[in-house]
Amino acid sequence: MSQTLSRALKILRFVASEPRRIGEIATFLGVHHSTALRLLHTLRDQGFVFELPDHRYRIGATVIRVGFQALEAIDLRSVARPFMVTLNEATQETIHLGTLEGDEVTYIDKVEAKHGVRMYSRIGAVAPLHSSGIAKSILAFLPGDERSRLLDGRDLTARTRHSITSIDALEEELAVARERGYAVDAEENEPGIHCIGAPIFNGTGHVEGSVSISAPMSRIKRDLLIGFAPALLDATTAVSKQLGWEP
Amino acid sequence: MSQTLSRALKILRFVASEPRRIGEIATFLGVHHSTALRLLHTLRDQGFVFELPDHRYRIGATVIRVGFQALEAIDLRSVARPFMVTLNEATQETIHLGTLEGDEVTYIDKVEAKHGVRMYSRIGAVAPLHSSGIAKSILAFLPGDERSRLLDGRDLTARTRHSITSIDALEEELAVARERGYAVDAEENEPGIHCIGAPIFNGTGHVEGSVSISAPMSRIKRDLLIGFAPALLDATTAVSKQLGWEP
DNA sequence: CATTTGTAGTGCGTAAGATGCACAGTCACG
DNA sequence: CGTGACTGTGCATCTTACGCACTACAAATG
Repeated sequence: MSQTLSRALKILRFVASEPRRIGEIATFLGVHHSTALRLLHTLRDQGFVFELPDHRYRIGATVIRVGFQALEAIDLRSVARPFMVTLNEATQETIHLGTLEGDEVTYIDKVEAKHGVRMYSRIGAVAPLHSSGIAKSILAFLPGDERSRLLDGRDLTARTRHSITSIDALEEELAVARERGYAVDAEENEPGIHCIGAPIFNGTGHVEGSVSISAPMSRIKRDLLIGFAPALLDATTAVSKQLGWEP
Repeated sequence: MSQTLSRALKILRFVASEPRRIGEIATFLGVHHSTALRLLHTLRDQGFVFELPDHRYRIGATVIRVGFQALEAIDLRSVARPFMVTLNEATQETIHLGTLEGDEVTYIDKVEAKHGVRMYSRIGAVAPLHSSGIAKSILAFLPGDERSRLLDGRDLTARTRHSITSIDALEEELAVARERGYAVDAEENEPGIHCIGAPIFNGTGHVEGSVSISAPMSRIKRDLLIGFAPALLDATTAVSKQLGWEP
């Protein structure tokens, strides 16, 4: 492992949320300011950070570009996009696309609701495996051994008072999801927000990602949300077929 | 400058376009494969690259997340401001920044001309969609369906005797603007005032806003105004790149 | 099946490169 | 003007990143 590189990567994450000064970054890393300065200058010279006129540093254009480039290289995203837009128009709610990357489910696309209440989500962010509809719908359809490996020893944090916090209860919930063909997040991830998610399969029948419909309970009751399930399944089935899946 | 960090950043740019193997990356960097391996493992452990099952590496979720996080924190105004100031100094004319908000283009920043004649504009004011250079340069580069939706049924008020008042004529004008890369307002919005405007794009290639140069015809003839177009395009390209856009 | 090939991964010694220090330069403020 | 805060530079030193040699593994081949 490279200590120098680790430090630089920590800088990138630190300046992502807001521009930072050299001294602040040096303190954050626990290094001398001249060390922080050299790392920042290297990052700046390759466009990974941008130095503002007041000597604060923010994320640079290269990170943004590299991130977009990588997103565009994800085939699932371009295949799913039109179906997500259709689903968004049919429901007027926020549609997410997620994919399993390593041990985490990551949001890789989103079509926003037409209404004012915004979902707490961000492209690139990790969706909690045990409490979000988008992640549960992937988890439910993974091969059993892979799912067990992911869940083994995992701490199921209670994100809300509705969250599932035991492996046994989660496995039961996932079995129900498999029967239904989609997973439900009943305020398990975020208070006042519920969600349904369904899996996308590829040509080998392996789960490749999932699409979800999220809505505030204040606007969409559970019955109405569940009423969107056929449309959701139509969309995910259509995407799956594009990926070579056969029912 | 940090050589180790430089190498790692080059890796990120190299794997952005497509997943790569360790050997390929080592060759690209001109280092031993164990050096490339160590850098990749550090990048992987912080989520900056993701190792595929076949040992190829692609960009990881952390880059995407950091990029989007930063993009949300980036204020178009603050990114564009320095370039607008430069353009104002080069032209001595009024520079505007506009952005599409809902169905209207709004002025969100301005750098005033050095001369006495002031432009009729105010930050926060709506720029007429069909007659101002700043709005037309956004309209021209919107996706076709979005532009059609905006124009559908819209009453094209004649603000001056030069104003375009039919949808067909406007669509033709916008097609020309797309060919050129910038839009022209030839006294369509205000008598005696002309203007050129060019779009700003974000990392998805979507138009995010526009910058315009406005001047009184009494001071700047049309030829001279058009002569500023390369400088305008330089400015908008620079802003676009900051937002992750790639030509 | 055994062998070969290609590649990822490991541990070591050492020298190259990263580090902190001391100082200089710049800017803003009283 | 002096002072303090901060960015930036050059140097000696020491720590860490490097390439090497080897191992382990998977896939291809005969």
